Amino acid sequence: MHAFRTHTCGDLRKAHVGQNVRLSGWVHRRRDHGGLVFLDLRDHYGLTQCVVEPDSPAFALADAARQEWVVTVTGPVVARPAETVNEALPSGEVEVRIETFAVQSRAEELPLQVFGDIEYPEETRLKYRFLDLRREALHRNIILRSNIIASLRRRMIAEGFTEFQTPILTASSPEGARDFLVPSRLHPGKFYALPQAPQQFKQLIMVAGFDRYFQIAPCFRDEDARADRSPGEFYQLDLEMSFVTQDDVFTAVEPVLHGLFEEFADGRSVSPLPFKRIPYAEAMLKYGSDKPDLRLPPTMDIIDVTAEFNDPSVEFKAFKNVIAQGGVVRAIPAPGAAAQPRSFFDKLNDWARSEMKAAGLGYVVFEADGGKGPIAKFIPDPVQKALIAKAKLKPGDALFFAADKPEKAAKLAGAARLKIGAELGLKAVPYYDFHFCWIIDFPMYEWNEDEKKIDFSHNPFSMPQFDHDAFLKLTGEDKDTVLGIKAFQYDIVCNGIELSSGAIRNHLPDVMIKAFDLAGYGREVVEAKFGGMLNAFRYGAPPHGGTAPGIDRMVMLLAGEENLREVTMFPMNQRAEDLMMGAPSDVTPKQLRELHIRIVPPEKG
RNA sequence: GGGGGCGUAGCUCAGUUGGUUAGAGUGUCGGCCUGUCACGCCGAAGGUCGCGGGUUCGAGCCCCGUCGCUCCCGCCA
Repeated sequence: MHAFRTHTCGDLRKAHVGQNVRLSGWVHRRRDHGGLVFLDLRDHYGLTQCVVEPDSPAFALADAARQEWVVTVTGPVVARPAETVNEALPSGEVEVRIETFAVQSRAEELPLQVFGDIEYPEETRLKYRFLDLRREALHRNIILRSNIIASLRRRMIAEGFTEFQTPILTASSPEGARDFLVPSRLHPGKFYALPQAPQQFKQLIMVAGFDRYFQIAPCFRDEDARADRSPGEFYQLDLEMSFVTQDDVFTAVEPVLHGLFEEFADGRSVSPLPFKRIPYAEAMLKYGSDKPDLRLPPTMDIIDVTAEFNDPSVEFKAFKNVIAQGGVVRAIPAPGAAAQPRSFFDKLNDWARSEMKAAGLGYVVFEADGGKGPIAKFIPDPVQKALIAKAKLKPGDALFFAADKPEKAAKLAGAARLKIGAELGLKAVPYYDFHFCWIIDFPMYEWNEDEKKIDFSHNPFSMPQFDHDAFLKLTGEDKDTVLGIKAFQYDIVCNGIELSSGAIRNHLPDVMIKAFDLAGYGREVVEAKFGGMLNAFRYGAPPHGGTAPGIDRMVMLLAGEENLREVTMFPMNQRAEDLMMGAPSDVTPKQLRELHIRIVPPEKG
C-alpha cells in the first residue's frame, strides 16, 4: 500500500465499499461524540468523512487530532446507514472506518479558519495566504484561473498562434507607466527595467519574420493599485500578427474571447459575435466613457442637449453660463424615474457634488402633464417637447443633466448613467451577462493643458489614420489637424471594464519619427529610447498589429469577483507589499556595494 | 500626493448619552455524549480596546497626533 494514499479525498463512492483504503489530507472538521469521533478529511480533490470508534487501536491518536493537522488514515470503506447519507457531499454515501492513524504534521491555533466562509481582513488573509488558499472559494478561483489560461493557450494555438518568451530584464522606456528598475552589477549606475508589456519585443518578433505570436505575458508597472489593478505585476494574453488590418485582428481575437467566456460562463450569457464596434467619439458622447457598460438599456444613452439649453427661450443661467464658456450639456435619460421618491434625485445630486466634484446634477421629470422638478420652470414648453423628442422619452421618464467642459460633462454623465442604471435596476433587452464591444478610432494625440503641449493620447506605436505623405508634412503649427488625427487603436471592453488595448502598429521609421516629433520628442530621443525597434524597421518591417487582453481581469469577470486578489494566488497588498514573504525587504550592505548603490532615505516631513 | 471607511479576545464582531468587574459567537483547553456532518451539553483560560498625548471626578466611547489595513481620486502610453 502506498505510504500516503490509495485514493484522494474526492474519490470514494458506494462502489468502493469493502475496499481497504488509505487517505491523506487535512482535518477539515472534527465532530466528537465521545465514544465516536468523526473527522472530515480534505485534500485538493474533495472531502471524505472518516470515523473512529473507541475500540479501534487508532482511537487515542485520531481523537487527539485537531483542525488542519495533516494526517493519514487507513481502513475499510463502509456504506453509511441510509439515514446518515450526506447528499451534499459527493462521497456522502460512504465513510472510512479508521483502523490506523498517522499524524504527518500538526497545526497551531489558526489565525484564519479554513472551514466555513467567515470573512477575514485582507491583512490576515495575505499574511496567511497558504491558509486562505485552502479555503473553498479562493481554491476554486485559482483553479478557474488555471483552466482559463489553459483554454486560452489551446484556443490561441488552434488559431495558428505560437507562444514565445520575451525577456524579463530589459530597457527602461520613457512614455507610459513608471518602470520597475533593476540595478546592473556589471554596469555601475545603469539599470534594467522590468517590461511594462512585451510591446517592442512582440513587434520585433514580427520584424523577425515570425507570425501570429502570443504569450501569457507578465507585465510590470510601478503604479498605485486599485481593486481591479494589481500593484506591480499582472498578466496579459499578449498577441501580435503580421500583414493584418484592424479587422483581421478582430476576427482572430473575437472567437478566442467569445469561446473562452462561453466555456466558463456557467449559465451566464455572452453577447454574440461579432462584437459591436463603437468609435471613441461616439462612446464618449453616448456612454460618457471609453469603456461603456452595454448591459444598460439603449434608452439610457446619453444625448447632447447643448443646443436646446442654448435656445434664447431657456432662462436657466447656470447652464447658459457653462455653454458661454465653451461647455456642453449632456442629458442622461432615467426611464420610469417618476416613480422614485424625491430623495432619489437629491441623493444623485449630492453624489455628483461630493464624489464627482461637479456643480450638480440637474433633472426634469416628464409627467404626462409636463415637466416637473427644480429647473423645469426655466425650460419653456417647446424646448421641453424638443428634449422629449430628442431623448425619445415616455411619460414618467426623467432626464438628468451634466453641464461642464466637454470632457468633464462626458465623465459626469457617464458615471451618472451607471449609477442611475444600477439604482433603477435597468437592463438592456436582450440582456447579456458578458457584453463585449470594441472601441475603435481613438485619437492619436491629446492636448496637455498643464504643459500646453501635444501628447500621445494612447500608444505611441500605433499607426495614424492619415495619408502618409501629408502626415510627414505636419508640424506643431497644425495643432487642430494633429489633435483631430485618429489612430488604428482599439480597446476591447466587457461590462464597463477595459480588457485590452491594441493597435495596428506604425512600422515606418519616417512616420514614427514624425509621430514623436509632433508630441515634442526629437529624433535623438526616439533613436536613443527606441533605437532597437526603429533600427529594425529600417530592414524590412511587415505591417503588423495586435492586442493584449488582461488575464487577471478576465478571470475576475468569469469568477464573479470584484477584487483581483480573489483571483491571484499570491497577491501583494495595496501598498505593494508581500505580507507573507516580507517583500520589499532590506538587503545587506554587501549586496548594495556590489550594485554600486547607496540608499538616500526620504526626509521625514 | 489627496480624500473616505475601519482598527475591541487567536479569529469574526457587539459595546447605548462618557459611568460598577468590557461581552457574544467561533477557535483553544478540560468534562459529558455511539450517527454527526455549522453535532449537542457543561465549565475554563484568553484583553496594551492599534499606539502616543489631551479633555474629564471618570475615556473602548470625546479631541489632537500617529501607525496599520482598505476603498476611491491623482497615476496606470
